[in-house]
Amino acid sequence: MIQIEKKDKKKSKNTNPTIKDVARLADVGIATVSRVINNSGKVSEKTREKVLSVIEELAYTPNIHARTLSSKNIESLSFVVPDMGNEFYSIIYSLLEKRLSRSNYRLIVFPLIDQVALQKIKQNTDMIYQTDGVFICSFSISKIFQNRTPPKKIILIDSFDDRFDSVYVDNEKIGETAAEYLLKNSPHKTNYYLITFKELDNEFTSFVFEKRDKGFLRVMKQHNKRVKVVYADLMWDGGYKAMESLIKRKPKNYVSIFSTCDMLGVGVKKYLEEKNMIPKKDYSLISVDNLPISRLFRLTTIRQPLSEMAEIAYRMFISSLKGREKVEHHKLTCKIVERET
Amino acid sequence: MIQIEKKDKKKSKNTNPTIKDVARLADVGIATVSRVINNSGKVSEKTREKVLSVIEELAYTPNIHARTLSSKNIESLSFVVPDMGNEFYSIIYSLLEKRLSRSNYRLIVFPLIDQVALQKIKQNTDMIYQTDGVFICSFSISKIFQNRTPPKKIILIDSFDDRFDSVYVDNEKIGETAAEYLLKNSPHKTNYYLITFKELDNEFTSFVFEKRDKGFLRVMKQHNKRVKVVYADLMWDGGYKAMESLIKRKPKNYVSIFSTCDMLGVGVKKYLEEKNMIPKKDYSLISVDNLPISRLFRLTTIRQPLSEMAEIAYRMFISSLKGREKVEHHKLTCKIVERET
DNA sequence: CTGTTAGCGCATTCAT
DNA sequence: ATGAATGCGCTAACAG
Repeated sequence: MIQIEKKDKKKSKNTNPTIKDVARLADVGIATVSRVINNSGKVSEKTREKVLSVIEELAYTPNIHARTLSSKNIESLSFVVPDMGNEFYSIIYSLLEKRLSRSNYRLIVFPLIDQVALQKIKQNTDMIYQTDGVFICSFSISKIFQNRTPPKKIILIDSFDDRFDSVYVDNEKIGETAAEYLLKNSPHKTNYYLITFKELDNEFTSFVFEKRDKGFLRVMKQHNKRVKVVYADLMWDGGYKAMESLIKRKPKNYVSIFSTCDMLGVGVKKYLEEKNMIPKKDYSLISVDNLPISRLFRLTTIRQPLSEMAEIAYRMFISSLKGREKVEHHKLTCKIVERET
Repeated sequence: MIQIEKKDKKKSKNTNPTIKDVARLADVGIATVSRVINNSGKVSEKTREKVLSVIEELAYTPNIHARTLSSKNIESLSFVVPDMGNEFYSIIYSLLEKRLSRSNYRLIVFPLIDQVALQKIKQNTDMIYQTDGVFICSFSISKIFQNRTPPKKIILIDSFDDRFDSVYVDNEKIGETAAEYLLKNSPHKTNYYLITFKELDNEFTSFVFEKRDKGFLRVMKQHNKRVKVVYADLMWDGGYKAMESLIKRKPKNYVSIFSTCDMLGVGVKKYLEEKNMIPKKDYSLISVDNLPISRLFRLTTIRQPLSEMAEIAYRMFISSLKGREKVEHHKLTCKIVERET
């Protein structure tokens, strides 16, 4: 009875073949199979082939969990990111992934799009705690791991924290640069606009936009310029709608606009073009990012060095693997890419 | 001596705390700790608190691999995709992820950007074989898993194969629809252009573009219209450059263009606008996808029902979990979203 | 309620 | 060159 029950259980479970099954059918020990799989140790050509053929026949695939449990060799990394739909992040991701793939690491994406996603990470049972390292994009890290001890290797991309490796840009400086650019290119009678994005003040806040705003407004204030601030949705038509609410027809004054990212800048320029306004004659516009699309639009923009950021993040991870203890911080400078606007 | 060595080993390994450590410090059995972690079984409030405090103190996080090994409960899914940088895919991803997150599944992204990535998957040791199911976007599946038996649950998104659940659109039909739209809106003297993307004929080929081309060209041929075909890069300025090579200044004839995706369509329209050509007066343009950006550009486009696709993919996965055996195929219809062009 | 124990699938000595 | 045995960290009976 007991035996039958056991058998039934096994059958019904429809379990995958294991190393044992392979060993049995190949008439060898499991150690030998293991050697074949890992190309380690000495195995005679004959047995190797026999084992391989059984593996093929059974469509056997080694259980990765058993494997890492046994060897402590995980080789996976986490990539925590606000929104993969944003080209900014998907580009960084691709760059990092390409770099890592050669080193046999898996980059697992953890998109923190909502509270549910955040809650998952906060449960210490989450997969993120089992990876060899975590790249965090844009987020203020303390919010994510709060009082909980975070995973071992943490590398911050596009944000800063004393305690962890980081590569980032000076967002306040970006705001200042934008202000100076506009000031330089604007006549006396100019309407200044800041089109930006307001993050909800919650655990997700990255302060990236806030800092750009701050730097920009500070310089403008120093020059006694009044700025009208409009908060837009972070979508392709966000900038368009913002401008729509601001300008109904071509105004008398010159218009100077700082849109805090390309995604907004595209819409802004589109709207102004529709109002027959000519860049540098009727308006100036500067945005931030230098995403591929900004080239198509001939947007003047402040370049975020994405490939450098990815490269440095990668290097910090590798050097940390090799035993580096001291925390590294890389503050990258951003230059203006001047185009049509 | 031996003991010392062992200790050293342990220390130097800097291993994470295990359930045993927690149990020892909390002065309970490991089963109790397990119960606390999983909120299962009965544990007295006193011991629960004690255990939790030790967990906190040790910053203990359960080893997910041991866990799944022991419980056979993996709860992760794969998402195989050509390029997360393409909004088309990142949107599907987000939709799917949002849907799944409520069911406690992790969606792991496997971007097949190059041969290296493909090789990884072909090694049967890859993580992808350990997930509960695989969503595959756009790829011709036989190329990926070739003769190897693929993982259990496979769900095809935006591609079709007899053997697996699939949700897709009829891309030849899309081409036909585009042709009919242009034919309807074009005067007798019209230059027809097809701006499309040529996939390398390798294991990655999805045939999506090829099919759209085919459907389009067939109908055009039926109507005895000659079409000039241009292959563009799949980038934001791809369509722009293609048009640049085609038209130097505003031509005498009416121009009708089918660009096989929005990413190309945006550039096409941008170029025509710069040449002062007026939509529906000087040219017609239809593309495919209906990505968010196509709205900003008032592109007439053939809508791909992304949310439906994600939803159906999700449902197919769930029903398959619940024991459905029969393969399902969902062919979705695509309607024209007529805007400015 | 709680502790003990038997695997989960595999890598890895250690014998042979 | 190869097989048997041990343990990785955990869950799930089982026995108190």
